[in-house]
Amino acid sequence: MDIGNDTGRAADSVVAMLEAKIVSGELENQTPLPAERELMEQFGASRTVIREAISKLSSRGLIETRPRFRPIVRKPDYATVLHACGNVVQHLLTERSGIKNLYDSRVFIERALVREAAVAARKEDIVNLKTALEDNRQAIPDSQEFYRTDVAFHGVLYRIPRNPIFPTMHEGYTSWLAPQWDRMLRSPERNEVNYLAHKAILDAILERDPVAAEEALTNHLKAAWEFVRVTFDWGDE
Amino acid sequence: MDIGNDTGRAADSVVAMLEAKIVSGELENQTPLPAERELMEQFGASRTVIREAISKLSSRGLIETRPRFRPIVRKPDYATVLHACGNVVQHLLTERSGIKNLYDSRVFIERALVREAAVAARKEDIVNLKTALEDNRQAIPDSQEFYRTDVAFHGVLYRIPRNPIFPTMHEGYTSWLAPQWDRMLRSPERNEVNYLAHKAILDAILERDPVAAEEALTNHLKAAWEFVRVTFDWGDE
DNA sequence: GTGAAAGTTTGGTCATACCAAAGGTAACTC
DNA sequence: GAGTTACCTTTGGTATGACCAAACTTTCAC
Repeated sequence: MDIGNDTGRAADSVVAMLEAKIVSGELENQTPLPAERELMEQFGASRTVIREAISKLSSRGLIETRPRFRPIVRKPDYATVLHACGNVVQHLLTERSGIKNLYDSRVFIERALVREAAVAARKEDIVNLKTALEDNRQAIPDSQEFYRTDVAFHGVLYRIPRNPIFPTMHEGYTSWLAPQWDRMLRSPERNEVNYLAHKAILDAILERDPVAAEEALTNHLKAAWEFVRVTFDWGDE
Repeated sequence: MDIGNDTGRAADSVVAMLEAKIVSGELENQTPLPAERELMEQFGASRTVIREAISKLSSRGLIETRPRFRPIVRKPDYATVLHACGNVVQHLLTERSGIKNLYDSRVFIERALVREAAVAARKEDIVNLKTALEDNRQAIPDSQEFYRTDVAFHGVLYRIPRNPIFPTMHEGYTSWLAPQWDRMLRSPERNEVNYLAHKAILDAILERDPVAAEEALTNHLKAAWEFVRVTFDWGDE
């Protein structure tokens, strides 16, 4: 098991081999990687190379590293993609335009989602939506809890297409789009407003009216953006 | 300029500092990074640490590294996010379900895009679509060229919302969803079919008929998928 | 001025060493 | 004997210093 070509990056070979062992399951998921000194023997490479490989795997989300602990193998999944993006996305969000773009894309996606829901939601989806809405209603007095149920309600919409990519996107939106807004700018009054918005969306879905659903969703998210914008005294959009 | 805390990762401090210098522009975009031995002096760290930092920055897409050359500074943009995702996404595409999910999400997005186009396309968008379609028509005999114009036509749709996130997604779809399918499975006959599908989409947009546009787009992409599926003799979807 | 040759810089890799924290073990307390 | 504590070993984080080959510069010949 030696390292074939040498175009100036032995670490990449190690990365590739470890990558293969991870996806193949030879290195079991959630299991700590062998010690560095053992890997260097295994691959016939210096510790320098091994460490670089580990660093790269970490950046790619294939292993989880804590400061002084053994890296933990993590088989790549959709959340891994999110994790990999996160590092970079944060830079784009330092400018207002970046936040706006991300938020707009969310509105765009969710508009399509509620439209989809209105025409294609199954019985179970409807049940989930109703449950989520009820949880939402009951949480109105508790802003902390309301935030959670708010996210959960939208989350149901993302699960309707039964494509794991959408819940992943949802997770991205909620984790990147300044959760601090939502958590901090809440009050029972605003919670009530948002609950009613959710109810309007669900009502339109129950009516199987995609146009109304999309409109209700759009109003909901636009209003939320407007509230944030005004509160933080940002200029025009 | 020493390294403050020490929770077991001096490299991260260096990463953070370099990161700051990159986003602030102190390290100009498209400019080579200082030599490693210079950086170690600048940050008072060993070469080990400097190299690890460079590796991390590379993984995050903030610098571009070629085997034996100085890393080139690259201010993070939307393409950088794509780049960061790409490494991981590829793992999800080894399974058929991953490909299917990605393709379905593309269909979902484009459905929403053509709908948007039908109701909100501006004059310039229409012009761009017409031009792209005409290019597409003229390229029918040349499959290589047809592929290019095909991608370009869809690309116009992604630019209509004027949100850079969408063109980025488009780039992701075209680069991840097996370009080899599109490039290899083409023939003037199929090109003709696809051209007509594009024309149907544009016609619906010109009619300002979102329902018809969405339907035309859906048929187009579903047919393309079906063709690939049958050609590669995959089982049911 | 142009291209080749010689010299210098610099990235990639290795070997070695040290430290401090994590992990494990044996002794020790109650 | 369960729970501590003291101690020893392993192992990740970092620093040095060295060497090579490829990239970069300068020199020099024509």
